[in-house]
Amino acid sequence: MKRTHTCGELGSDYLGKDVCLQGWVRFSRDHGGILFFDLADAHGITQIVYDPEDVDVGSDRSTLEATLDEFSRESVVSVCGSVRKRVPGTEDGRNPTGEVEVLVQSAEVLSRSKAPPFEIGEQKEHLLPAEDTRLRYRYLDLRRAEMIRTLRFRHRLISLARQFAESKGFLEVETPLLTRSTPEGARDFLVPSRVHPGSFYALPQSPQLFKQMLMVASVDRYFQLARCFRDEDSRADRQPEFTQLDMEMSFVDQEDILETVEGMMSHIWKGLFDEELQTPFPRLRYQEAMARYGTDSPDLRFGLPMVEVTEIVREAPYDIFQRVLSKKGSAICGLNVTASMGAGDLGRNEVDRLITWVKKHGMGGMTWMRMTTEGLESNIVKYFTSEVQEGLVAAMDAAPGDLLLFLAGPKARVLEAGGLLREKLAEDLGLIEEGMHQFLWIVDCPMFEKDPVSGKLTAFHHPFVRPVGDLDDCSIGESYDLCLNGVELGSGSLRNHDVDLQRRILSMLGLSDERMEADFGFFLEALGYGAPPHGGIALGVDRMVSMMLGKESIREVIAFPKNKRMHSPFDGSPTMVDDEKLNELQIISLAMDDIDLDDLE
RNA sequence: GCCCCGGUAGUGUAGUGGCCUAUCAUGUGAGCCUGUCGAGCUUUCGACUCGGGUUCAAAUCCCGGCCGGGGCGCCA
Repeated sequence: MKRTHTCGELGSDYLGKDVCLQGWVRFSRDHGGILFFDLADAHGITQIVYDPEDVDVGSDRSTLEATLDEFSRESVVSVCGSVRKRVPGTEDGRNPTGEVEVLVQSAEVLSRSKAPPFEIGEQKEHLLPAEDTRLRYRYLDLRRAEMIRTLRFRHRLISLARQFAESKGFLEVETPLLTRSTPEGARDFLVPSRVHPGSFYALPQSPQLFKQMLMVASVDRYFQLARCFRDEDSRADRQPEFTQLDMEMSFVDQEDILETVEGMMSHIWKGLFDEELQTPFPRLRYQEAMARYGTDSPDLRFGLPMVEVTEIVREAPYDIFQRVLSKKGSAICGLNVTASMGAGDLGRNEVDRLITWVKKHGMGGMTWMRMTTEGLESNIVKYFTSEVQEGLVAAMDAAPGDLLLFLAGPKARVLEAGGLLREKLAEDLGLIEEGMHQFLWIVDCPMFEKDPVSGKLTAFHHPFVRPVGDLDDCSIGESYDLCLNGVELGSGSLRNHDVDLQRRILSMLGLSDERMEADFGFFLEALGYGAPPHGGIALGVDRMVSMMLGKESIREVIAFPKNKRMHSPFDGSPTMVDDEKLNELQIISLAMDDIDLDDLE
């Protein structure tokens, strides 16, 4: 018998119908005579009942009972019978199919299951098995409704993105996975070439150069759900292979690209949450983000910006500030925890705890004052003239009941610690509204970063970003990062379509002409054959999905992720391979036990 | 490469030097039970990550390895 319905679709409309369901035996309840089974598939759970007094199976009764006796947990079974209303008072309101049950008339075991290593019901998060157990038996873990829901959510996000791209005339183009290894960037995953012994392909860290060449090729709107590979250590939000929603457009300016991305996000939000996103998203210049929030991806679901007050307090005879300010590059920044945020709940003990906390984050301590109707109060306000106090109150917009916190030290350290303190306060005071999503563009990022030790310039984003204005006195690129709730979802930029400008940038990054030719010759050559002005962006799909679903790690939204050590508990990869395979590739592994390095000379 | 946290039946846990022949729950096998729904009841099975050390005595303390997680570095 073929199945006629899924386990999620039967309801009162189907009363009296003969149906056949197939799925997994989730739970069974044997009352001695009457038997209940929860039959589950990816669509839901339907109660199957065997009632010896009600069922009309004639002489097949003992056969049917023998079959039902084989219905062990997670076995795959087929049952046919009629849909009937449950006995009044026994309906299950939590289950969409809870009004009805299927009175079984015939049954078959399609596939037996061993006792599963963990339970597959909808347990609470803290009752889940350890993650490596879940990953080893991922096919069982994925049977859980929560995981099916996640897979479906991700699928819908991707199809909405495709739908939107299609409607805007984007062409989905696949770019190679076997590509050229280039310098800079992350460590490559290398793939040895059998035909060219000693040569290697690299798996793409992103399709950056290919999509730019598609622009040269006149494909003026490209997108791809691109698998990317980076051989760097994992984090909760980083996997060695991940998926980017990659886009590139020609004949556009920055505004066009941001608008397109905002449109796509709105389409996705509408489709998944039935929620209108407010566009355009707020924008913040990189420098301003660093100055006010101490990070390049601030969480704007709450306020609490930092205010630099260095100049206001410079002359105040407060010993701690004076000591800090005597050193060059120092700064004093304040945070105003307002009364409405709950400053009143931060008593002396809580403030002391915060001081201990900031000390762990590189600060010598923290100065604080309270604003009252009488003005500022603290055991140290006596060191500040009324003029300075007024300056602080004005700069920090302090009102009675507010608590002012000050960090002093080397500017970069103050901003970093202040940014972390800001996030800690938001969490402690519950400033983040549940379910809120706050997008933000960070624009005008620097072109270059200087290594503090070697003094060497490196590209802030990548070497293909177009500078704003003239390169020589320009430190800013025409680039943008999309942030959601304080997490970077992706970044993009306008690119250099002028080959000479591109060469100058590569050379500023320390590439000799020879090196440039060797590593990027093919790319520079392409730019020389009529490259249109173009730009684009790449968004992290795994991060987007995990943030939208409030997951702790992107592993939760990837069907078969690697663990922290880049090992796959499911298939056991990576593995050693036979010598035969290595020989064919003319590779000798130094990790092999029987290799004597001296023999290799 | 570094720092932090963890590892006890299949699964989730309790146990911080002797009361451990290791707790509880769930699961597994067996049995009972005619309206349950992560059914209930009885019963069975089943574990201290590995190697050293300290101690009269180690699941418990110390060192190292392995494994897992979080982070720093790294991730243009």
